[in-house]
Amino acid sequence: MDTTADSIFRTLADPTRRAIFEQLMRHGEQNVRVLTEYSGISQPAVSKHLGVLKLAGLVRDRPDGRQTHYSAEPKGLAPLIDWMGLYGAFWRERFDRLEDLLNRMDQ
Amino acid sequence: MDTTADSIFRTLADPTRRAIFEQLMRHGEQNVRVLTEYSGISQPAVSKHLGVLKLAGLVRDRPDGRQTHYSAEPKGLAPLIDWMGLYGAFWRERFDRLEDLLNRMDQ
DNA sequence: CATATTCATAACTGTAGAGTTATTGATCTA
DNA sequence: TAGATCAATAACTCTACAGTTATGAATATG
Repeated sequence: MDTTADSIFRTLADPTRRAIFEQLMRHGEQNVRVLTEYSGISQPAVSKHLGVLKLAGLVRDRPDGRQTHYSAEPKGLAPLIDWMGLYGAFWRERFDRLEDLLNRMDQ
Repeated sequence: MDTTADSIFRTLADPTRRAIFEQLMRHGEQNVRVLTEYSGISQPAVSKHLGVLKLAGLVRDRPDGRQTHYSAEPKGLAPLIDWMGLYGAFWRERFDRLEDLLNRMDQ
């Protein structure tokens, strides 16, 4: 499973795939047939998208007889948060320095 | 300018483009020649990436004679934060901190 | 003025990947 | 058991786009 920021970005860059992820986020576990009905694309296309999402750690699957139920994995977004957090720290540091400078000038 | 979540995701999905953005984040304003030297790709390719980043609101340009200086636009990440924020309390706390920081950096 | 530098645009190529249909394996049901 | 349903895979097509080289427009420098 590839859960790097790169994988997350590439996976969520596709609007159809993002829509599937959002659907699972909002409405909980769904099987492939239901997801296909809502997506407006073919079942194999949906299955492929689900495979990519799973590889990126954004969904989990639960096989049950001839059906496969998929659900969102919110924690899968963590690498995205971390990536932004890197720059969060950077901004924080810069801001603190600027603030420090301004405080000195006030005196 | 297209600053939807879709545009941000598509723009940052490319690793070269993300590297350019990170470079600008870490080292501040840079002109095209310098960015080209570090990127390992041709100058026209870099210019094209910068055009895409600019369209997505992630960088700003400052023409100066025959040079064009580019700098990162941290606020451009806001749509990404908004998109993740849709999914509620799970990440709320971390989002709020990031968002607050972004707002402060914007002045 | 002549030459060099810097960046953007045009035109093109090659490839990744999103979609399709066809098919298979597996499981449910009448 | 026979037929129907469900999901995954294979094989294919088509398009978007990341890269290239060539060139032009603008500005700097000698």
